[in-house]
Amino acid sequence: MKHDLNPRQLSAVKHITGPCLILAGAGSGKTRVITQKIAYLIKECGIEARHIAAVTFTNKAAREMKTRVSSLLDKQQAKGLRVSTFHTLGLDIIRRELSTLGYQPGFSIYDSSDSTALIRELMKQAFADPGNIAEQMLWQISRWKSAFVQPEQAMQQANGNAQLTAAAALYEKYNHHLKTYNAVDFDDLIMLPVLLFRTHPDVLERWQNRLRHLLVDEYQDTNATQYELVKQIVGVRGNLTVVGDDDQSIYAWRGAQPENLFQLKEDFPQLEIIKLEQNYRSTGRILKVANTLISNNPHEFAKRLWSDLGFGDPVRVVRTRDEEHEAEQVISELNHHRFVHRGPLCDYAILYRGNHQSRVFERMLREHDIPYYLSGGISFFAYSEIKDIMAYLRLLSNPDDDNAFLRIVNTPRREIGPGSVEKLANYATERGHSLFVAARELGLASHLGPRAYKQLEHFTGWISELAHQCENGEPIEVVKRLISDIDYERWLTDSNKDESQATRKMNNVLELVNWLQRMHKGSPDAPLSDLVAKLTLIDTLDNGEDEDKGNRVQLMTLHAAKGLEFNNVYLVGMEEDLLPHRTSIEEETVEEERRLAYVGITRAKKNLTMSFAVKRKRYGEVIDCAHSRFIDELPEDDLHWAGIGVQINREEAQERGQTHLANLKNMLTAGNG
DNA sequence: AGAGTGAACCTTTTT
DNA sequence: GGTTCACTCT
Repeated sequence: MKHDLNPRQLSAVKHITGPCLILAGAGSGKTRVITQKIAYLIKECGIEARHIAAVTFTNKAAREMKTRVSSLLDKQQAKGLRVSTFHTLGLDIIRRELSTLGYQPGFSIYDSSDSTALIRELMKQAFADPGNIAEQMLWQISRWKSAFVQPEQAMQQANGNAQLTAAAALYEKYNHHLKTYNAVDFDDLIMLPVLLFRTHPDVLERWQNRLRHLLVDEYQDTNATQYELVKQIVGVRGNLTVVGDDDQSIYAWRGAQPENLFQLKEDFPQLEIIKLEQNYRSTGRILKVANTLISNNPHEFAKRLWSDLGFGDPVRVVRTRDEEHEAEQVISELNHHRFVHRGPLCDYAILYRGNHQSRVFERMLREHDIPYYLSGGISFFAYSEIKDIMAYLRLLSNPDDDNAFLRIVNTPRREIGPGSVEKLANYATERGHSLFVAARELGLASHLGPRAYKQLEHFTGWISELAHQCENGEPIEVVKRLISDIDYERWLTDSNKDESQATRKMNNVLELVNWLQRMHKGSPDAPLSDLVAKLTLIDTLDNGEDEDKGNRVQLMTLHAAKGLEFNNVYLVGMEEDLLPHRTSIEEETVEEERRLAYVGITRAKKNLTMSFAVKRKRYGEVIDCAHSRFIDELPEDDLHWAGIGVQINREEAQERGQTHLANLKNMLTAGNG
């Protein structure tokens, strides 16, 4: 078998029975190991592809892995192979075991904005003003779900704490409502299968038999519930391959437990541990800088990355006046570099901590006519026009989805105002029916004005008709008819002042239809609800085939950059309160921020530039900034300072910031007294 | 019912 | 600085 594997990688590939932990440093070829191992299992060990599952965290990673595996196998061999995200795996389990779980076909998946809307609704009933607490509540519930804590346990754990008790009560209520809406949220996609497997050993056995070899990528990102699912599926057979790097754990904030890496030792005593320490990506200098930084964090296993790609150039550190100047410097540096080296634009990446930081760079790039590609930011599915259409599609396959109903019952306007909707809701709760079902009942007529009743009747009749049409095939035709029936294009032009805005929105809608069409071609027998469910799990609609995507500067957050590599990396906004983010400093989770910086540094193959600003606008006010403590942790000899002024140390700048703060405080106390 | 105006909040990172 | 939410006026 043809391979370009070093001895350690090879032993990881050939370890096929029993549990195996691969500690893979940045750039050590972990994806290569996983893909080669899948190919090895199929080609050399004669294991059927349908018994193998590889699980990743992002769609992007899954996509990438799929293409790389399929280049190693022919179509027949790869048939039935599962490469998916955790959430898609969970979705498939739920879909196959629907009746055991007590859900109806066509169930809805709620994304976080749907869930927030539901929470807000539920809180309105109990409290007066939900404000922005709804999101915090949802966050807490999500933490519980990812720690596999059920509502009753949450209530116990709250132990009288008012805030937590309220959240736990809400958790219970929220779950209950999701169930009656025939809906699940993101966390349920993992949690429900675990619950199911606990209570139904026969079902679990079926799945264990189906998924005999499990490979998990980015294992340090798993939460407790996901680990539970892994353990259940692997069972006594124990054919588990796990790849991870504790230094790249950057998702603890949403419940990931990097300890899961070390927990494996306890849970699987026969665990084979293989370390991959040769880096095939970066220059020696970049690795040295990265290693030095991360050595400030405590480590369970010592790991030393090395590379034989030459020592390379120093890391540049650029000091700038403000965020505007920073963008200017970075772009002109980039331009200059490109002029000298003549590389493609996609070799350049600008990485930052928070999405909002992209703004200045976007503007500057546009001014210089440099094409860029922004990944992340607002998801396609957050657009109101997409949410509208998705709500229609959800209601079409799941009449119990009250949230979808509420969103679109009067969008576009049907003269069914809040008053009528509230009366309908009261009636529905009384009868224990969903809004849609209640709206179809004759008894409702006496509770509502004749006009509103007639409109509702018309609306539900029309939806039912479309749903019926959907069942006898051609879901795409139904979607198209739906959009033209509601004359959505007209609604967009009426409700948007700006003509171009309206056409842009309509184009988004058409894009959505295109996607549905493509998915429908891929699996012609899947009902519309399946297509909608899959769509909900996709973050963005940009397909890999975008024409000039290959030649644009890449802009993304550090989180989004994980797993990628670029010849030239600009790590911008290297400032206290920004790269160790302020809340992380307050919550004493700076170690995770350090790993974030580490991830950023190790994305670079040849060239790394860090930049920071001395002043920066925040909430419209200019504030002093100190450069990141992480810069001080780097080996001085490998840094090349540039930019304005002489080099000043961090303490000095910080002192300035503190006197500023003290002045403010004085002003406040003076004002009070 | 819907549009238009102010106030308050905010910015971590995502399936 | 920008967005979202609630209130008020037409």
